[in-house]
Amino acid sequence: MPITSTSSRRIGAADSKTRERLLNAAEQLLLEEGYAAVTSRRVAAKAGLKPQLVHYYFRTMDDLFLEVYRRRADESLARFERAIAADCSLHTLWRLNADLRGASFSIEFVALANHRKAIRAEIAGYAERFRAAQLEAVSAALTADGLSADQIPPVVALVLMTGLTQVLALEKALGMTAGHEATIEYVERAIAQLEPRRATSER
Amino acid sequence: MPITSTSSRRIGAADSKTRERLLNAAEQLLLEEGYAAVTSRRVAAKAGLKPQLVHYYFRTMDDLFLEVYRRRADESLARFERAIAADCSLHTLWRLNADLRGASFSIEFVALANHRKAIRAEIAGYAERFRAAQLEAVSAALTADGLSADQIPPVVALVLMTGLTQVLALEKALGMTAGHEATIEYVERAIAQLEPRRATSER
DNA sequence: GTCTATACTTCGATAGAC
DNA sequence: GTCTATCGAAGTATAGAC
Repeated sequence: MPITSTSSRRIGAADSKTRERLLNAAEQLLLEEGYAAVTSRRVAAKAGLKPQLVHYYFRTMDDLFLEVYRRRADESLARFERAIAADCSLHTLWRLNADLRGASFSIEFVALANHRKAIRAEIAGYAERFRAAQLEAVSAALTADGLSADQIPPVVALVLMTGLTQVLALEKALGMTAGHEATIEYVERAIAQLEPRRATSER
Repeated sequence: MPITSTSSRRIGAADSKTRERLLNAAEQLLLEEGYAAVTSRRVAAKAGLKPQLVHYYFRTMDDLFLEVYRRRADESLARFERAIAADCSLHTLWRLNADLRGASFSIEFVALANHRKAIRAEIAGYAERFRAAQLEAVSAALTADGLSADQIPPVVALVLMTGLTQVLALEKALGMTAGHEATIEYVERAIAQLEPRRATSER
């Protein structure tokens, strides 16, 4: 369902192997060099294909960006649901959030979203679904840990945790790590105190 | 002091009025449309000047970006020092951090820094100076409020606050505000409890 | 269904004119 | 000291050949 079908140009099949190669190349380029480096020519070069193929499989560059984003978002949402279904605890939530993979991915997309309407809508939509799913998990975990919502509202705990993991990722990308160790230890100790049933060893 | 002076091309005076117009246009463009929109041609058009003037006053586009960044960073560092000198408290720190002006500015520059070495170094440098200055202020404020560093280490409080204000700004830029009100109220209430000497009314 | 030839726009940067 | 004429490279996108 194309939003604007002003043109009747033909588009390649969604299950094409070539298309997937282009998506992979675009994602890699995005992570390595930022969204400004994701151009039709460079994506094609990375995939070992001709530049025009990008526009055969994706009507516009924004379409390409959206597909790259959706793949990752769907996957990480699924991973979250799986992990929480297996063990709904603050510890699991923290572990999932503190995972820095995909942090620079987010940075790039938020920056992109800042000035491309179609992309902003897509990201905001996913972010809201993600927040809702996480809020449910935090609420359940806090209740299980014997904390009433009066002491710390679940949504507050969630926003704080989200902010923390975000700033850690962002600063690490900049090469800044002052205070990170201390903060991570502090949070993990706090969680371990609330949930003594498991050690917080991995990171 | 040019880092690479491979060329002997002449550069315009630093106090030129034209140069300032270009800087203003670049900053405006950056905020409105993101760093990818900051091209020599568009900057010049916004300033009502010829595109070549950008390269007369700035050797490369990165030089232009750096100047735009420095102006803002210097100003906000100075504003911080002034405010803290007048009143060194958690309340003042929170008020300064929660100010969302300049949030999208930061987003763009972090994204830029993610893949331009010269810019990353500059931003990381400022960020570290800023963190050091803030850490000093948090330590002093916590001590004044009668909190020992064992209860919550100043650096932990600082990183948490930085993360929180960052996520609030980022999500607001995306048009997402779920949980923001509740979290802001929670933090302001906590600070007011620690520092009853003043109300936390403004935002 | 898959890919290529090609149009046309915009980019950063420099050498040289005033 | 200030600005302009101009270059070569890179950008998105489309129409049409296989």
